Amino acid sequence: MRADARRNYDRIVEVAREVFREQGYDASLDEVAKRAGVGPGTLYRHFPKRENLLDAIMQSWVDKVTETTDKALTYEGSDRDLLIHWFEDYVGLISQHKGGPAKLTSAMGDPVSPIRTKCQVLSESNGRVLDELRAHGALRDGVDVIQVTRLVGGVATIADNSDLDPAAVRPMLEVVADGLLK
Amino acid sequence: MRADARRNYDRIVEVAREVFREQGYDASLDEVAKRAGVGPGTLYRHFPKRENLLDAIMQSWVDKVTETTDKALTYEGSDRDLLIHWFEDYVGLISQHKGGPAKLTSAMGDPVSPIRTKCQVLSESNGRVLDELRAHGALRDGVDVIQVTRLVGGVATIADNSDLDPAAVRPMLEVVADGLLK
DNA sequence: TGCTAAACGGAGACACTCTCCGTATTGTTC
DNA sequence: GAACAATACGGAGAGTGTCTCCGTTTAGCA
Repeated sequence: MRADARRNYDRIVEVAREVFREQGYDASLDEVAKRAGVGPGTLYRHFPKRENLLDAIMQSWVDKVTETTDKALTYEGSDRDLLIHWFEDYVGLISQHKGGPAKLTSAMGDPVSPIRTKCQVLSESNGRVLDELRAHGALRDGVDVIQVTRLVGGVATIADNSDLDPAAVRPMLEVVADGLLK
Repeated sequence: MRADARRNYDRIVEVAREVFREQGYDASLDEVAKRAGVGPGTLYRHFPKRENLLDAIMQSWVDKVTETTDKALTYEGSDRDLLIHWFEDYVGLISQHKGGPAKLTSAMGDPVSPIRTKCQVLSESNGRVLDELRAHGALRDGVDVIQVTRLVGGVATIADNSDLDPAAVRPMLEVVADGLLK
């Protein structure tokens, strides 16, 4: 990749992160291009679909996801609290910008989605937490990672859509946790 | 309302139901107007916001909702099965067209939403089922109707987004049910 | 320094939402 | 049944966003 291309690529991602945080996932891409000081052509060459840009933006917080998971696993307390805390962290992670939870969660099963890798990181993280609980013998039989990822993603999606604050989300996560634990 | 206005109103609703079912909630309204044989001005005069049109479309299935609830309440079987069956019915009801679950569920808390009345019918129905279970002493303490409505709405939303079939949705509803029941 | 492949960026085609206002229709009154 | 408000119609067009095409510019190599 040529130096100027690299420069523009990075600049677009940087600006897009800012704009998406401000205006949500539906923000105008021409606006992003303008703020980044490039033409729309340049933006669309680098990121043919909106999701490609989203994927690039998310690259940076993948590290944060695994880090958060590590932290969650060291939690000292009941299995139930561990799970609920993790769910809260998870919801926070995928709710970085408006529309994120829906995009991320609905891409979860799609093998050709541009943000597939991100989904894998997320369900892997979920899987690690569930494995831990399974090792404790705390989990009901037949609990499946993707199912849980979707369920919690669903909670995050409606929390995002309705601008719910964490206090309103918690009871829902408790229900999910209770439904998963023995 | 003048006769010609009434005629156009009805025709628009009829066509919109068809178009929304075909193309989902995001279908072009100008397309609806064209198919209904009216100008966009006429459509927007009757339905200033997309949601007003959605609301009119839904008017017809409100009856169906209460009817389905009645049926659910006569269910002969365990409380768990009753609840799960009802959830399945509920998901079916709000998934009539693409994007419906998200719209309906996120309008749930909003007191000024044009589809508020529909949301009320839905949460009322949910409330009736929950009351029944509460009367059986089957429900955990602190279970709140709106919370449950959102939770199941979340499941419906991601099922809608990911085109999940009922078989994939069921386990999630089971988890929710188990989290709600004693 | 010159050359070529790579990249740029903006004009503009296309789609959708929504409004304004001149025109047409309804239904009421005499 | 003719005239006249009041009501409703509908399409032109402004505003906004997506995305492409292609003439121009630039990087990087020889």
